[in-house]
Amino acid sequence: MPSTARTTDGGVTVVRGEEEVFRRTAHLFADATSITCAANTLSSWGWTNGPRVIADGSPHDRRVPPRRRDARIRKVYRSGMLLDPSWPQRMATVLEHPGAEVRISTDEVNETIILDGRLAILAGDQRSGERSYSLITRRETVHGISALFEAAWRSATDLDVYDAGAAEIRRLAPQVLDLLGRGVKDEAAARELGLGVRTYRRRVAELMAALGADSRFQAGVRARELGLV
Amino acid sequence: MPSTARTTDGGVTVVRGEEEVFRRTAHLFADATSITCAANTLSSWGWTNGPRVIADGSPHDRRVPPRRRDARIRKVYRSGMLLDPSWPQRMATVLEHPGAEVRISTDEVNETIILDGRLAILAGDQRSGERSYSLITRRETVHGISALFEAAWRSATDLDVYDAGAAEIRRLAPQVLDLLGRGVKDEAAARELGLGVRTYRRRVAELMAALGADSRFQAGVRARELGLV
DNA sequence: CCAGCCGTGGCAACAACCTGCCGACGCCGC
DNA sequence: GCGGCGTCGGCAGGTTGTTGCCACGGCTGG
Repeated sequence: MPSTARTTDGGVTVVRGEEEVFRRTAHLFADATSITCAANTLSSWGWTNGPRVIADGSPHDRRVPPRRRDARIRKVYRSGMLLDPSWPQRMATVLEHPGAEVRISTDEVNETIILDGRLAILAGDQRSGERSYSLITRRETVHGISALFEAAWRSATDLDVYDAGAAEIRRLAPQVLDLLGRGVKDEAAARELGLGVRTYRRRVAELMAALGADSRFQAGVRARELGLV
Repeated sequence: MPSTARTTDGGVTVVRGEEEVFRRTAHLFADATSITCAANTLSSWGWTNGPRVIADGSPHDRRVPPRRRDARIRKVYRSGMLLDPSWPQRMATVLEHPGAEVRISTDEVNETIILDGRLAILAGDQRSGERSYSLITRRETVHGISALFEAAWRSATDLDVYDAGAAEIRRLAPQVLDLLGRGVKDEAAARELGLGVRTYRRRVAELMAALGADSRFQAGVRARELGLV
């Protein structure tokens, strides 16, 4: 068995590493008329959004797969991602495409790509370095996954709407996260930022909302997951 | 320039990826009489503690470098690591060596290895996948690093001492972390575990102590760093 | 059996955190 | 200017988290 393909049966192929996913599916992106995509972190599906940044000298340079200009592209991102400093740049790349729609979800989304309702790619867990991915072509399964995606899509809010309210928090997020991460008490943290305690807490609350967290502990976990601390 | 070595000047070599560190230094472990090591996570310096577990089929199998049996081995670990389920197994491997001493630090420690006071290996940040490492041979620098390590060593507590108090919390840690990570309130969490609220909070406090965290947010970050959630 | 030890969990006091409310201030657009 | 709008931050009242204290019960070695 080659080391890249792990399992194949009933229209489901499990592979390890996103490079392998890229190799196997890049050609399908070319004439897909509908691409839907859900991601929890900025680095997910990196190769779908432009040339991947690789340490110099690496032989793994890849480019975004070609796409029909009339393709309908829909993406759902987890809200916390807006807090990442490189988010605006990323969005610029995504929105280059004419028909791209982006929505933001407060809940966690399973990392997914669906092409034309015919192929679904599900990200699995990360073991021994490389993440596993399921490539699914079985029609019934793909339909089921599409339905789940549609539900997530409906419950997510449009980027423009969401973005409007999140400008201020984004400016302060790095500092607030730093202070929280250092275990600084609200009192001191507010002073350090030259804010009132009330406002500082407001910022923290907004942050938690953006991270979809119910408690500060959870916020810590999420922030770390997203690499914000 | 080969893609592995990044910088070389004044007795400092910066390389990327622990495999490269292994290749360059494995022979030095063989006749070192003093090995000191500080680690923040269980996966750090994985190759120094036995064959690395790699996905089947990978060509990267490596073995622990041979060592003199009379070598003095000292290791400092961050306390949170004891919470990892695979900690006991890992310790077994480490303690196989006759003169191994292990201490636990509450504070964060910079990941470091020092061989015989002649070579220091410092882990750097993680960029584009592979972590960077500095291999330092310049005598003055290594001495300075040794001094820092000695300070950390003195302030750390012996494993046996530390371990004695941490038996109970280790049993519950996974469940408590899960509850905290789900944002469950203490009240409900205690009920779910069949504990009094007071005791649950005690567990959380112990957990935070083990993680060296001052706030729950910080604990969340640390827990995530250590891959406990 | 008893004394000592330890984990438990209720109570309480306090610190920290969360939020609704509202007045103050600055910034427009009219 | 002036009314609307939005942000700020104090205050208050509530919830949640943190800790010391102590009584209770189980266990153990004498």
